[in-house]
Amino acid sequence: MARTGIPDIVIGRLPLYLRSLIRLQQGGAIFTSSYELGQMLGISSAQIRKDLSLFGEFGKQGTGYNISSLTAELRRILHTDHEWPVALIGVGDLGRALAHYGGFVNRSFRITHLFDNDPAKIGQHIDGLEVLSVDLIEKTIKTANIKVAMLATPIDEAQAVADTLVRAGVEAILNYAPTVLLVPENVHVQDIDPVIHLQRMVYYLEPPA
Amino acid sequence: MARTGIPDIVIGRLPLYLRSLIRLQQGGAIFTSSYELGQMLGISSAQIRKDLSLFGEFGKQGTGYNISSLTAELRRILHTDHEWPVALIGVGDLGRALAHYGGFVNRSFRITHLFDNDPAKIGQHIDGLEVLSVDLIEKTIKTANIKVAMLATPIDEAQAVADTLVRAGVEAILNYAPTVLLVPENVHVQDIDPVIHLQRMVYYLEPPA
DNA sequence: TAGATTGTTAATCGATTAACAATC
DNA sequence: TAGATTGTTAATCGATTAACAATC
Repeated sequence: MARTGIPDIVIGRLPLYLRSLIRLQQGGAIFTSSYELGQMLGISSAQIRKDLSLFGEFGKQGTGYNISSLTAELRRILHTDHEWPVALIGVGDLGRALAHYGGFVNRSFRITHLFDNDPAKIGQHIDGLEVLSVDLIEKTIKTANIKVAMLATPIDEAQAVADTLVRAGVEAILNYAPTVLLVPENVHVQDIDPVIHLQRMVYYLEPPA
Repeated sequence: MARTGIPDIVIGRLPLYLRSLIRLQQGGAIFTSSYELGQMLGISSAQIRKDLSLFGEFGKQGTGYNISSLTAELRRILHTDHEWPVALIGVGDLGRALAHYGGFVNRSFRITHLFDNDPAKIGQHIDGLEVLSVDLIEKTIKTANIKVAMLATPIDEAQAVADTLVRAGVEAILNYAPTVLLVPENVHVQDIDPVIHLQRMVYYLEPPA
């Protein structure tokens, strides 16, 4: 099973490897090397080889890695070798942008359910999906056996929605609210807060006059 | 100056400390401790004290940290003690959502310029800002002395836009295109790709039937 | 005062890199 | 074959934690 024992920091790099491999494949390449991947990503070739070696021996000396088979291996490892249905909670501007975003489908995710608490939005259709009341989250997500959710509500509602998602059986939450969610330890959370990234960068900049 | 010598991983935590401090302040607290901050963020108290100690002595034994003065110190350290103007390139769904997002202003950033390459969008107004042609990026950004940009174009245009931004003097790019941008080493890039985060989480999930 | 909490040191832990035999 | 590149080991490097004297 090997869901354990692999450092999380390594898991965090695998999707980047996958993204680069797909890019190389689109360029028509058949083989690549740890050196080439490293150049693309700004990572040392040794690290890439070491990361991959935790899962198996996927390369050939002298030749490198067959792109399509390494792609398949990484998809299998990451559990992205099939499509995950995703619930999106909050269809404000950001939620709508996510609902319209075409980049999920060919990368193993598909938004299948939309929820909001605004009566003016409930019942609307966005790209063919009806916006459902947040009151239906628990029942709907349980029935559909959804494990992955994106949370794009205002900050004040985020924790309560997260609690509901957890009760519904969701185990992975992509959190766009700029707050720390408290969840049981079997539930995974990743945060996306653009301001955090901006603040981190301007540390290195000269403050303007 | 101390722009160097501090590990980047520490810099990455400072915005989180800042966000938690502001939350505590909104709750009416005056003092906090490394223990309390750590509990909020899932970080050890020792790490927080160590991180802060790289910049000075901000606490008092027995009492902890004065929230408003530590907030001020962190803002000063991060260069978020004034507002940074930000250029946004690409006003598709995501770009529009970012333009409408109210969370930048009270956190030291303000979108001041919008650019797109679609003639149908150029000249439109979004929240009072006119969408300008990408042809004007270099001149406009130089004149306005903008150092921070958010890149929300399609993937195929991202590198060319990044090159233009760099020529215009931009030194920090928040990149929403799912690709690695090649930039000079004085230019900082942070990537936001929701799929990367999702893929990283589902590794830990049981693949559904 | 007694209790609480800092800032800092030293120890521990974990991640990255360099190097190279194996081999395609 | 000769050249290239893997997988892996050991060394290095860096980050985290535990512990505690200092002191508010």
